[in-house]
Amino acid sequence: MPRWESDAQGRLERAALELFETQGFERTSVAQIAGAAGLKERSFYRYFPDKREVLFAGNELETHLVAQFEATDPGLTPLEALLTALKAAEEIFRPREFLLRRVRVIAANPALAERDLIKLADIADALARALERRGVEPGKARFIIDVVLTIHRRATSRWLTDPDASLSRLITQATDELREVVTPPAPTAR
Amino acid sequence: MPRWESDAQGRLERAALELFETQGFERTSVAQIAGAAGLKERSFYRYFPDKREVLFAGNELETHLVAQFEATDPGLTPLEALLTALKAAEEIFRPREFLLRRVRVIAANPALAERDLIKLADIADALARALERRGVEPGKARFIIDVVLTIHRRATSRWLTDPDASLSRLITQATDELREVVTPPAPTAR
DNA sequence: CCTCGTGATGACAGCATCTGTTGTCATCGA
DNA sequence: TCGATGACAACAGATGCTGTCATCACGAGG
Repeated sequence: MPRWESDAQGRLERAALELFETQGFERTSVAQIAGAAGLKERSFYRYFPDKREVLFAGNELETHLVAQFEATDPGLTPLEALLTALKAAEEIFRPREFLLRRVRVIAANPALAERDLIKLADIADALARALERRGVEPGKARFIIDVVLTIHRRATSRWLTDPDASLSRLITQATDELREVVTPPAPTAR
Repeated sequence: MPRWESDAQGRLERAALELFETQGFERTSVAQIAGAAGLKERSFYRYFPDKREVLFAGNELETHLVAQFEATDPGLTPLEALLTALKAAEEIFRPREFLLRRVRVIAANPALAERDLIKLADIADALARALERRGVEPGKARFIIDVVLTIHRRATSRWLTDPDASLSRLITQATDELREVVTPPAPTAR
């Protein structure tokens, strides 16, 4: 019989999400989160470096994306390879219900939105480094990553409001749309 | 003779940049910044809502970009209009020397990098709203903004290392590059 | 010349975040 | 059985940020 309940980190994460939902991020103290998880404030900081990270712990998405990318055919265009990796990452998204709650809480709190942006930037950096490992020049790598993230955002934004569409299909659709936006208007067309 | 030196805000900003450069963001306290500017800690918070904002005060860039955009020919493609606005904003960049110091300090401190990202996101939101005012559907507006920011980042990144190139020229160059990246490889190739 | 409002600042008190350090007590392995 | 380790509590302290009230110069109006 263990001396302490197991999965302290998981309890902290669930308690935090719950509290942030009901009373807001700013109005819930770390001591309160810890208390709800049966721990003391000091223990919270053993699992998370700061209060926000309780919603951002884990690198699964980043490592998964990089791994998927490295597994693609090196003969592909960087853009093609990255889009393939993105499509293959659809399943990583944890229980949709949990994900939506999390997104709402983050969107409602500027401090959390800030952290969210930097996490995305970290993923972008990791992917850019992966591109460089395939011989793409650094500046260009970052550029291609930005293109991919633009496509990805367009696709997931649609996916959030229309869960039935497959992410893979939405990605190719967004790619076509990008091509269209960037193509100089044909003088005759429309 | 005024009771207080003038431009308290400017003194705080300069003192903060100086201190962040020499001893880092985390290791300089608000009281220290205020002291260096001849004020007390409490006065610092009368000018800036928090410690980071001392490097981000002011919306000139955002308002300038939106204004430039609204001034463009409504007959233009959204993308064309935005790129035009971007090119017209080159002059807004304050003394290059100051700008570079600021960029370095921000890049060296995760907390400041976070704030920087959210400021960019704010500009993106403002531009997206401006696009919507021209009748672009919200999701598409955000998409186009992302495209423009991708181009802009590619251009300014080159501009930082090669100050002599005109930003305007770099922007059209990046646009061409984007078109190239997105264009599907000719079916005959490979 | 006096008074009174206004605006900028100081002084103080207080809560919350985050960190360093030390003590306690099960559990595990030799 | 005993020492090491891991998981947590307890405590102290620096710093970020906020609310509130006092202070003092300045300028407008009487």
